[in-house]
Amino acid sequence: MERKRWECSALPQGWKKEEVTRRSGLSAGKSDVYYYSPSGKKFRSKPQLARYLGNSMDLSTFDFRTGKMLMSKINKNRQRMRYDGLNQAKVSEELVKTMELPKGLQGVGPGCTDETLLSAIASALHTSTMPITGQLSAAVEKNPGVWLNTSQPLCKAFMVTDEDIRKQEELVQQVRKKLEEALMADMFAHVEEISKDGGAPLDKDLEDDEEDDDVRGPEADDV
DNA sequence: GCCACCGGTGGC
DNA sequence: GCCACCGGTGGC
Repeated sequence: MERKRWECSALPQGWKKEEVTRRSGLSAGKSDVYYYSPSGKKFRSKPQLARYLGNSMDLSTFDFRTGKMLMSKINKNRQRMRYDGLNQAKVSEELVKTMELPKGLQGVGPGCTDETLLSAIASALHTSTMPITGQLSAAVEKNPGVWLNTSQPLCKAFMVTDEDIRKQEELVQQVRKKLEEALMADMFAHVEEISKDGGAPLDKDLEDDEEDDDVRGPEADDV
């Protein structure tokens, strides 16, 4: 029990964890944990690791000492989750707002709004690998209890037109842009966090890092 | 000059 | 009181 180094499964391929037991002094018997990047750079704390990995990996549940993702840490993430939740809510809210359902898509049954129709279809997409065709029987309108096809959402049978497809492509472009904006906002929030709890922005670890300072997000023409 | 190693302490 | 994090330095 002195100096062990092995692959760390919680980190990307090639990352190694090392545990070194102190042999002398007041802290003899205690151990230090280090990580080595695939390129061999040594890391001795979680903040240092997080700075290096940036947004490429979520370390919020990562336990530096054990080298594992801890389930118990998930709740500690409320601040971060709430923030992400805000952005997600913002994006999906806008998505629903601009979500104009194709004319050919109509609900079945009483009190069927666009919103319930949308969630019925979304649900069907997630619970079945079958194509979504809607309720093929016209009789379902008259007597839903008898003629309902339970594997299909509560909407009339429909066709997808070229126009529908074109509109959908356009929508995807728009939503991608919204998502990009949300991710950028998140990134800036992170940069702020780092400069807040990291003290002086130019501390030793930053100087040591040989990374280039490319912190640009996705390019405009990537989206 | 580097870095392995232990000390010191702030935050919990 | 513990321990994660990082400072500092002795040995090379």
